Amino acid sequence: MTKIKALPEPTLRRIPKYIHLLMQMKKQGVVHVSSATIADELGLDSIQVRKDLSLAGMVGKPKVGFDMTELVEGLMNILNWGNLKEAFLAGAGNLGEAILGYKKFNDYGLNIVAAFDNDESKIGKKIYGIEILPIEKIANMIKRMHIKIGVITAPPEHAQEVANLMIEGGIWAIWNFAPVHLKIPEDIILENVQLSHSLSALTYKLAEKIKTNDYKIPN
Amino acid sequence: MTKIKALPEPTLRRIPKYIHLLMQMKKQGVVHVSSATIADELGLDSIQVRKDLSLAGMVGKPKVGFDMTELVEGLMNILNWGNLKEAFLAGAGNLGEAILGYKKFNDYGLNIVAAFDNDESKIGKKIYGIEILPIEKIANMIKRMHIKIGVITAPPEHAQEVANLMIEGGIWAIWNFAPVHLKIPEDIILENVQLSHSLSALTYKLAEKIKTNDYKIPN
DNA sequence: AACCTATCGATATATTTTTATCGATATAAA
DNA sequence: TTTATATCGATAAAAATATATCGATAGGTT
Repeated sequence: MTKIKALPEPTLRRIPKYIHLLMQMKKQGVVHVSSATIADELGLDSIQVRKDLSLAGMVGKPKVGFDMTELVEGLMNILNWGNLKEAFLAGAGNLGEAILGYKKFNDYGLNIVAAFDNDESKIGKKIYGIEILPIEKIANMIKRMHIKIGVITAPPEHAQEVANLMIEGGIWAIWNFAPVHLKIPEDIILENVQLSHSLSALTYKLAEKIKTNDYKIPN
Repeated sequence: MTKIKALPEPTLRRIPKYIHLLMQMKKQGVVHVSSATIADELGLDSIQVRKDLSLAGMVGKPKVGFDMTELVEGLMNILNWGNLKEAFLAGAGNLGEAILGYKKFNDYGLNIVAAFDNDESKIGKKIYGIEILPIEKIANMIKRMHIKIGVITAPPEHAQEVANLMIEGGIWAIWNFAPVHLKIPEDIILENVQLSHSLSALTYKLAEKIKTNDYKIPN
């Protein structure tokens, strides 16, 4: 395998889009695909697609495009999908439950094997077959089970605390859904999902749009 | 008010972080804040913070920094928080329910007033006080009620269909949680929340890290 | 009052990311 | 076989974003 240097962040964020599209096309029996087709489908530029794929170490053939199977597998490989990693989730509220229920994450390498909460009434119960344990145990269990990924769906006021416990246990990566800025050591991987941030971008753009269209309010 | 041109996307995505931090500091009684402090707290560069704030039209004073109240209000204003917009949600599954339950979105200008689903058994029920209606009605109701924001939490195989209905009704902005690439007219605002993409970034980085640390697996 | 210093904000530079250009090549058609 | 063309991939240019530099100024200190 050719050595690939770390992918630029924007490229990294486009790769899952490619994979999704390609899996879909593959299911429909397509065996070759050109950068132009991918670009078209995703509303991107074909040059950019080619660049991304090239950065990812994929090679195509002139006049033919890329081999579908090779491409899907190559990209999935890069993202390390298919290499299932066990994870713990902390915070069995609404959002936590939604995530536990979303089995699709298995396809992306995430296998949540236990959930933790501080609410007595929840402990011992099972959600989608996953047992809820007292939060005090999380550090020890991370250590014992060599868990690498922690998912934080706790309320904001407890998120830092939970992160600290995970770090204490020796976690390697945190997928954080709490709307706070976690302070964690540099060498720990942190991915934030801040729904409110995404929503902000939307409301900002909507406000802009309303401003420019305001001379004529559509009725 | 000074005229502000459209903010760069990266700046736009940092503004909510500023707001969160600032609201927290304000609660603790802080009345002035410097770009350096903000940068420190969020792990950013003070120059970048100053640049962002300047783009947002905020002005500070040498030796003092920025007035906390002015700053928070100014930024919130830009994102149009506090100006509540009514929205419809389509897809009352796990994730939809989690979002309906997360009342905090009100703080960010989103007020979900009705949910829609195609599951007979759900229709007529209420989740967190929000009624679930048959999906067939969504286009008409968007039209009648002048709804501007649609939230899609439907399963991927129905997402495009749902988007089409929303567009038919005259929606202005779509907040999409379904893991598909929606094809919509250019003038409609689209914000995607692709949890799997965020997860991909995490697993990629984790794989990188494991690769580099592999010579000595920590035990 | 004169000086010192934290901090801003303007301008300049560097880096990253996107987009453009174009020669090379695999396949199909003439 | 020769020619035509779709498509790649390398290189170059442009645009966007982040970082650095530095003079100006508010407010405290001597």
